[in-house]
Amino acid sequence: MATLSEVARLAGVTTATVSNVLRNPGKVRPATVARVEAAIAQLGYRPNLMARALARGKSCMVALVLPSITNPFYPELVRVAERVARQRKYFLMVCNTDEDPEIGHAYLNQIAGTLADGVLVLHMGMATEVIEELRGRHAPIVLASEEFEDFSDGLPHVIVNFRRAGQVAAEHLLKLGHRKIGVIVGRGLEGMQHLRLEGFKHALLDAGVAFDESCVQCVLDTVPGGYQATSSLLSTHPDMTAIFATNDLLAFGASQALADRGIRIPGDISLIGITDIQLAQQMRPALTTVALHIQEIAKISINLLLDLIENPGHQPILVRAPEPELVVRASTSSLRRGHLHRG
Amino acid sequence: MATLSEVARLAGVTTATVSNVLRNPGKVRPATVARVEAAIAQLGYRPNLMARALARGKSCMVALVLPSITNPFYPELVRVAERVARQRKYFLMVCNTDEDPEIGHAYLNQIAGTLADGVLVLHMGMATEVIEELRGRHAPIVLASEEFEDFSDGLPHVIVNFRRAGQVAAEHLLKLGHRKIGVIVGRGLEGMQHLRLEGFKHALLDAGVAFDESCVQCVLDTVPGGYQATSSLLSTHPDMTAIFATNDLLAFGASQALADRGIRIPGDISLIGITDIQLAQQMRPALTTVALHIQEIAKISINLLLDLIENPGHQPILVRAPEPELVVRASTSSLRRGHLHRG
DNA sequence: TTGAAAGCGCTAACAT
DNA sequence: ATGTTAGCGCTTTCAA
Repeated sequence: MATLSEVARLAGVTTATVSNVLRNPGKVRPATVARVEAAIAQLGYRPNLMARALARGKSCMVALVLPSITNPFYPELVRVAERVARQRKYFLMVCNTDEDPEIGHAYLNQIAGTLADGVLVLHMGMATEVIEELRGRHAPIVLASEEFEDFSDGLPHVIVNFRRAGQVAAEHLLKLGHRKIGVIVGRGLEGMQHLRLEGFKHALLDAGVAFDESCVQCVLDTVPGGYQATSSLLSTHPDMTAIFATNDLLAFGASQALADRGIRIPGDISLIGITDIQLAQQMRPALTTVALHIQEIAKISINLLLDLIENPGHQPILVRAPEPELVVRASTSSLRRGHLHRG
Repeated sequence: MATLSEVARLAGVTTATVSNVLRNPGKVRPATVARVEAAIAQLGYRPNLMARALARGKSCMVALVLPSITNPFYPELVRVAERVARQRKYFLMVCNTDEDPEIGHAYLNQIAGTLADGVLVLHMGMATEVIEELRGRHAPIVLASEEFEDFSDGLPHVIVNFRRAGQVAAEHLLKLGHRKIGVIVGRGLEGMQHLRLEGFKHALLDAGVAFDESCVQCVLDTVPGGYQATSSLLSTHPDMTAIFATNDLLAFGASQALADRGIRIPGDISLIGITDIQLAQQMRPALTTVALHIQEIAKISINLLLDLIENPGHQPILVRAPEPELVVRASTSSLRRGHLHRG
């Protein structure tokens, strides 16, 4: 692998000139530029990004730490974040923790400030001790999509109004006349999606509808999780007329469980999720859900991080993602009088 | 951010000793180790991975370049590859090209050998000129899951027998009695999945069944692609009794198109895919498919790459992934005499 | 067992 | 417009 000085020697100039040709071509005489470029081409030279990063004190690399790469929410977000990063001349390094706090911690510890200029942490349900440790680090860290609301003196943060999302879902079902609603709440290893549940409960209370805790199933935030939760709900609450899942992935699992029992959606049971991943519109029946606007979250988060990297000193900052929005599709319908239930 | 020399100063030793404490603690007197470790803790020192990489000529980072992060095949593969990489003390940097050859080329050019110790390139349908350019690079590059069979003097390569996968799918449908089969072939911007199609054709010819080119729809390798292709096939070939999709994602789209028209699977039309992504078993009816063994491909590919990095000089190497395997689920059934077709 | 010193490949003043 | 020089933070012989 050719180096800068080899190029310089071949072109009969010094490394400084070659470096200038690479980044400030205007400052170099055209004839010299040509000679240097010829040498670069001849040697197949490409700058060593490690050396450049060391010298400049900037790697132009940002890390994106997320809990589960196979949960489609994250790839959809990664795609947008990477595009924005690329446009702003940064590499995006995706770090999957597989829901393991140890791994997440290790990534943060090893990478932040030493390999990456900044880190975007998604939905990790970080423990407060970790937050404490992260503060005062040199490298900017942005948290996004966390399932809590206590932002006191924390890190820069992109806030998603999960509580509101749960509320919107509940209001939709209530409006359709549903009262007996099964609830499936997702959780990772670092905690459950309780804000969405609280928003849901809140809307019920507001409407004067009693909330039955026994209607809540808390399961891993996966398709099989949704499937199992639905099976349980069907046996314990055969009279429910709707299911609220805190995540589209769970709702997808629920729809399979219902399909396997010949229960029709929404004829027998209405189904609503949260997030609006691509799968939601691809399911049949297409899923009514509360959109979190994944692309917007991605753009806002990565831009905040890059802004902080390029213009430090303003931390911490809170930014709000767009409000969750109801997307009505085919999986919910109004509870008709005489709603017939399968035995 | 504390540096090595600050730690050394605080501990009253030189940087060499601190470095030794970090990587060869056996070579340092316990009392010194303790002093150094105290200094490290006190300063919150963490090694700068950029500097280390420069000094050692090794970044312990590998890049994984893939065409479409939102295609679930890749996240499933990434997850395993990252786990293996982590166990072998490497960071995995995921680079999504969004099917853009330019972006893929840029990644390879910028990263291989300058940031990453090696690159694993998935399914990019690389043009031969790119391959040529890549050969003779210092950094190892492994190609996996490419949709071609011409491996003459190329790069290290993990071979997936796509041709065989197509053949297995065809044999299954033929055995069930199907003769009029619609075919949906996926493509990215860099080419179509023609090996799978050829394997399929081959099996038909072997069985003495004529192959009708007009039954082939070539579309983007996405859920909507499968949906559209199916709609077309239904209008041009209303008498088909089965659909073969070269990818589970397309099959999923097909199943939605059929569902929207009230066409039952497999009662009216049987459906088979290739890959066996998680979605295949989660669909209803669950999808009969030809498993490519994603996890195995991931393990083999990343291990080959890391082996090459740690033990260079053996390139090129060809490794075969496990043979594709039929997974029978609920989306295919035998063509009964008097198979009734919707009008 | 520890220290001294050179160097990884590049950048960025500063000097010419 | 180009050259000189001093690092960036770490590793690694080689000496002591």
